[in-house]
Amino acid sequence: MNLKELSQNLGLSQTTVSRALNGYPEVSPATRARVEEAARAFNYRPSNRAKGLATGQALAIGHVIPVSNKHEMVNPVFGDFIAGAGETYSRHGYEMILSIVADEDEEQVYRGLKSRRAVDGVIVHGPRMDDARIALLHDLGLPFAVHGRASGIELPYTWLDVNNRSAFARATSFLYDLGHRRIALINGLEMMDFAHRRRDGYEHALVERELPVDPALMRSGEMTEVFGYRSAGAMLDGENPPTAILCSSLISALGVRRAIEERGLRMGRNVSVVTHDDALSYLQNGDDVPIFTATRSSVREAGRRLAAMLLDQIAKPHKATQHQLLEAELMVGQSTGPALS
Amino acid sequence: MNLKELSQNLGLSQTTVSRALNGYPEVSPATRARVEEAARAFNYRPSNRAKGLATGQALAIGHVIPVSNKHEMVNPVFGDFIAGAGETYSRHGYEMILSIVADEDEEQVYRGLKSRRAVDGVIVHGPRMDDARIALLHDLGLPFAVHGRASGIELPYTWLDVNNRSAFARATSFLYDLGHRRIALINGLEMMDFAHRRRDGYEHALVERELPVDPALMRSGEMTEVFGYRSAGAMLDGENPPTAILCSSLISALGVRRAIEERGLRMGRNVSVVTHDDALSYLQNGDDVPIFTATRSSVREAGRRLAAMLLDQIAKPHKATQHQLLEAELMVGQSTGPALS
DNA sequence: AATCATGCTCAAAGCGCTTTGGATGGCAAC
DNA sequence: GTTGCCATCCAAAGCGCTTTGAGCATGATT
Repeated sequence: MNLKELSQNLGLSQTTVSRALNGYPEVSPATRARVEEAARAFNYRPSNRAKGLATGQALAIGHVIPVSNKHEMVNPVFGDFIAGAGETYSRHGYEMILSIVADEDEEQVYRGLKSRRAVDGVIVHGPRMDDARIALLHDLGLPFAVHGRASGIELPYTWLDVNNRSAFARATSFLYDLGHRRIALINGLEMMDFAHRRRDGYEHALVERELPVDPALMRSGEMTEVFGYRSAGAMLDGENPPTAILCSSLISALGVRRAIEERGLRMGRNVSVVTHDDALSYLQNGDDVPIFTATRSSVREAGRRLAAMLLDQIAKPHKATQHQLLEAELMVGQSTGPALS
Repeated sequence: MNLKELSQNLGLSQTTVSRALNGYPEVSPATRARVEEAARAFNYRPSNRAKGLATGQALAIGHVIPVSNKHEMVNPVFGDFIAGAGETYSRHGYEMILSIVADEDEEQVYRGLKSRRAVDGVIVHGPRMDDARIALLHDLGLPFAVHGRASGIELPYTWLDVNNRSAFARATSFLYDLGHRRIALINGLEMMDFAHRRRDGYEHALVERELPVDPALMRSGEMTEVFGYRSAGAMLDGENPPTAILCSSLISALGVRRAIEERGLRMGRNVSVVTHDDALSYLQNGDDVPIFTATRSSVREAGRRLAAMLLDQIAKPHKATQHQLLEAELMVGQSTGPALS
């Protein structure tokens, strides 16, 4: 069923039917009701494609997911973020189109999205330090919003980020206050902006308390379980091991716990652990009492909000860029305790 | 830059340019080269929308992701599956469009996808027992392929599945052969077809070895870490606890391990664990030596293949439906050992 | 020299929608 | 009885592409 058929069926012109359906005023209430009724009866829905051609809009938002080509790793955070964004899109009649792409092909994908007029805007995932994508999108004139920020970029752009710096500074201070003096950091890849900021917060808190910044207590890598396990294991086996570990992801934290317990130590007693927790739906940090003390911020909520910000920007192109900085909650769980003396 | 401008630029008609770009034979090699060169220079890409209108194709595949509305849980498997499917799509010039949808709205989403002519086909995720979606898509005449199968459905349809039944039967036998006689099953929601099949394999193996099927040793629920933890904890605390546990997901298995170790027991010694492992990129089961003995099958590879099957079916509508049954590998890790007598 | 393929190119229609710029008719006001 | 003004409705153009059905050289064949 298309517009033509529907309008013939009703004995009206396509114009009138289109207007009735799109809420234009120059249609009598009676006619509008009749049209709406018929549309429902025939299960008519305008073709997105044709509508887009006619209006110049795509009614779609692109998400370009970079896949680290080294480990083919898809950021586990991504599923929940997408779920949040999807809620916003479907409420606004937008489609979400996804491109999974190896790092090195990203630029081509953005250009393609633009020149094929496939989307009205894009969400940038996993911004890196000095991320080149921002300037690229700027130049292309493709509206975009960034999940995170990119240090070193001067251009204005719309973003939503967790206050990683303050979260990790607070976590470090929290451990300090419990008496810990050797606090390790198991971080994400430091080319990623969020990892950089977390490290920054961590170091800042150490320096503020006149603790040394010890490279032997810092690791960075892709945040898998195994990475957490290995990093923690190596540090615990080293001379002068840490009494507390700050970890950038709940998944790595599971590996950290494995390393701790494998050594006959108890997490929360011999070694304290604080982790960041993205509140992923399938990986809850315990229920009533959290397993891990954690800096917590829902990535799903982030998806909802950032999508809304992007749609808003598309609707009002001349509005200034928007920013949201979410503070993570510091939730105390069973994985931390006073430093043993 | 659009076709019209490009062809004017070249002093050719739109027809010729279009044909040159789409590889039709009736264009001289010289002209074709010239056209291709210009297209590259101007970074011209045909508008998907217009192309779709003209050809009647959408050049897009829909993925409808059901989100259990109870727990807002997004299946963690989904990210890797999508990544695999995305590889196939981008190789074939298809777009992937994603709809995140609460269970009860699913039917409307499929109908909408069809009537808006937004996609050429869809992938069905997470089939349930007697899944109504299959009949619906059949009736709608929308090509589709199922990741998994739906018991109780008679209609022919294209699917790709892991042989869950045989995998769990083998895992059960493996534990039996190690001397275990009380083997528990921590399974996914049994409305999900895969969970049903796994249970079937498990029970079948038990019966074959004349072991009782004990409901006290069987749990089913959404496969979170906490679910594994609680289920294992409850069973281990019960009278006559299991000596081995079969688990439906690596994430739940992490919870199982937590429950085991929290009780001062050692996994692989006091309690053996076998889990299914979807080979998720961010949750590798150890590296050289697997942490968990596992039935393993890459969900990313499944995504790649199923997408290819769907595209093939769209290209050849009259071909019979296709099926692929993947056998899981049984990989021995550190989590299993002989039953203590 | 007339005819016929062959190879290359083009104008125009059509895909399903929105939107512009009228047309039509009824009714109140003069 | 005009005029003017709403309130409704419509025909047709246009969005950017593909594709049908022809047209025009060119060189080969009779």
